[in-house]
Amino acid sequence: MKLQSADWQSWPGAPGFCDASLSETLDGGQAFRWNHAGDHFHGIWGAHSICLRLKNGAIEYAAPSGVSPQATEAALAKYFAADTDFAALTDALPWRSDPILKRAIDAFPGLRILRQPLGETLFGFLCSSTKQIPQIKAICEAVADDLGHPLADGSRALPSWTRLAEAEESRLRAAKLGYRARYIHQTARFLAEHPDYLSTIESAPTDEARALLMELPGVGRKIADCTLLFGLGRLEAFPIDTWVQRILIRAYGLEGWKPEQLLDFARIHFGPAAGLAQQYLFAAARAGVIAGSNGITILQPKSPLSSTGSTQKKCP
DNA sequence: GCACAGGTAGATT
DNA sequence: AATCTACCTGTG
Repeated sequence: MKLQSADWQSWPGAPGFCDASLSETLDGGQAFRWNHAGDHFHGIWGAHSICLRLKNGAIEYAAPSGVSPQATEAALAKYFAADTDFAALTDALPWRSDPILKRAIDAFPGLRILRQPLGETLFGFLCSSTKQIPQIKAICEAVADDLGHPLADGSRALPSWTRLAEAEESRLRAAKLGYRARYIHQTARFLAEHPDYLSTIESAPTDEARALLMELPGVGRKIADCTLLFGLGRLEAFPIDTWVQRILIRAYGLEGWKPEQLLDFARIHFGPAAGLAQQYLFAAARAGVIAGSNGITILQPKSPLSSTGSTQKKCP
């Protein structure tokens, strides 16, 4: 999208961000259609194609010509879940007694959980298994280029599930999806036969919604929880991927705990916004701020539930 | 050449 | 119920 300085508009209702938290919120693995270009980010979701930047601590946006500020700001408000007070939710997390979490929160002040369109959140995470974020983004872009609806500014939206259901699996494989192509294809066919499935999920309680998601081919617990968290704002969902698993095991000392037990720990320790805590920990681990990347730093509480000690030591 | 990457499903023990 | 293993492909 071509930009001129006059295109930038302030966004009065914008949440507070710093460079780290804006970058991590947009391009840290919640969404896969944001790109950093010079001093700004460009993102696509639904039929929106919008640029954002942080200028003197405030968010500014630029939308394609012809889109009204009201429409853009309404789309942004929904996407960023502007009605959710993440500062208050963060303050209610157990960081006062959890130095690992405190370290993560301090590194990414202002981090938020996005509320993305359900269908494309599901799609993005169906592409994600054993892939790194840049590759997931490349897949999404390739699929959008091939099958997506063209937008006014020349970019392309992700295809609808209806459109995906019309595509051959081989065509999806051409977008570097690999074995994930079969999951996408089968899920697309299923959703085509059950037109109300996603909207039913949208209005179902979280446990029920998760069970419905896990009925879909290729959707296990982790992808279901990512979809619930990043697509439906279900902040209690706590996706455990390899990063978060490493953090729980190494930083929280939960060696030998089984997946179900790790989920119990997360629910009890982090509470109703456990998913937000997950995102802080995930961001911090990837940034090397806490243990998880290469085992740089660990804390040593003997008991996971009384981890008030702030002593740190280097990993061998 | 080979291990590994924001997993899942099906088989085997 | 716990533990393998195949599944694609790009990257180091």
